[in-house]
Amino acid sequence: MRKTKQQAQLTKEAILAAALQCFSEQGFFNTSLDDIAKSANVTRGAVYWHFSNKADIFDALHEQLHEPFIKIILQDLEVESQHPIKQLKQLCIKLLHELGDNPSKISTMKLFFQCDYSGDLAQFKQLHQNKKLQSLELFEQYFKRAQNNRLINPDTNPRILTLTLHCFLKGVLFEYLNHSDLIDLTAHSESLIEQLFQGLEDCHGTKQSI
Amino acid sequence: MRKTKQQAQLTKEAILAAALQCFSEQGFFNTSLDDIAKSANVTRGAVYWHFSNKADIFDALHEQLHEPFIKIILQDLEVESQHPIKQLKQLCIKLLHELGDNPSKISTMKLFFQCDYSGDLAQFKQLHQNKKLQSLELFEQYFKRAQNNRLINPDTNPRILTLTLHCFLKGVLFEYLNHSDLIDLTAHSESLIEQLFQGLEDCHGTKQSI
DNA sequence: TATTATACATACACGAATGTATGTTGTCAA
DNA sequence: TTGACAACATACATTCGTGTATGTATAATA
Repeated sequence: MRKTKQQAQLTKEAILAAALQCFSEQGFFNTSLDDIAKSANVTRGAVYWHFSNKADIFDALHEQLHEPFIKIILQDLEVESQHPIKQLKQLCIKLLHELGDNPSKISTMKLFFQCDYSGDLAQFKQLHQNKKLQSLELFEQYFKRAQNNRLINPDTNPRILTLTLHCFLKGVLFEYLNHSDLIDLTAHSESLIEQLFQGLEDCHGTKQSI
Repeated sequence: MRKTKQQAQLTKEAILAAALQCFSEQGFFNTSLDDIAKSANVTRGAVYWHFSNKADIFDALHEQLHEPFIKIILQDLEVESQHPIKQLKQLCIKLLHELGDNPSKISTMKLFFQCDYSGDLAQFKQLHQNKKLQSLELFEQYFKRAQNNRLINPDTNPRILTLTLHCFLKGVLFEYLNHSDLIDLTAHSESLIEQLFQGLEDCHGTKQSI
């Protein structure tokens, strides 16, 4: 019955995968730990060994989605391109492509897009929001570098540019996640990003938001 | 103990109001019928007298939000303006204003915007979607009338115009509901609608969506 | 005015889910 | 090779919410 360390890691991952599937199909609050356990071919004992409760699994799924994103961005930021905006554009395309090629990541995103952080999940609302802000700050680095290189108007607030990019990506993903017939990420992500960056690169801080 | 008919109607409305508040604060799946009952200063007995279960209350809230909207549109459609597009514009402004002035309707919309129709709510996913489509068809009437009056390009698909309007309104409401600091419905709804209809009225079917 | 059905409050039975306590077996380290 | 502990499975207690059954006072009705 006792498994080796690698086997134990596999069951942990199996539990996470099963939880993701259950949450996606039945929603977080309508899946019991027994549902997850059975779906992973283990018992609740295994689940409680690897996680402290259902909310903990939820948080682990969020970390599993967020961590590689941060890693990719941090790694990309290590090289200082002469054209940070173009570098960022390429990064966005890369990220969207990776999403399109990864159905489980799609499911995870959908889960966090629509979930209502209440009850057991309330404790993670601020934490996950902070993680989002953390990644936004990383994106902002590109615009700051661009401003240092005199590539964009010095009066433009880098944070506004970052928010623009973020809202756009959110809108694209929202449409994609809810009406996947409308948008094909692998096919359209490049043109969508190109279209947006067209505006960002031309930005001279003249446009007013409401 | 026995109440008059009007009093009974009042308690029913009190239960609905209490349910809305509970759902908004704790989420649908994290509020018990006892929560609702206590919040309405009644017992679960009263709740079960007026509604068959929690999901039924949820559906009643949806109907309570949807029905007056439909009524307003149907009533507006009774007069056949010479300029159906302008008529529609005025209607949209009116609807947005009414939303902005009605906090409980705002809460209800937020509830249905973010909810994840799983578990007990799965039965209403299609029904509520159908209700939405029903209102879309009413909106479409305006564009059809405009086309009959040769006010817009005959090649333009009225349904596309309707979808454009719908997506725009959805986007505005989504931003408003989630970041009410960004948009003030009573202050901005007119200019927002004006801006959109600028494009719709000029529409000659030349613009291509992705 | 007597009766009946209404509009609830109260009480009860039941299942489902959770968390924990304990049992079991195999692995690894010494 | 042999304890000791890791990686679970099993069993148990407890809570919570639901649905329903029953009680009850009073408004409507005849």
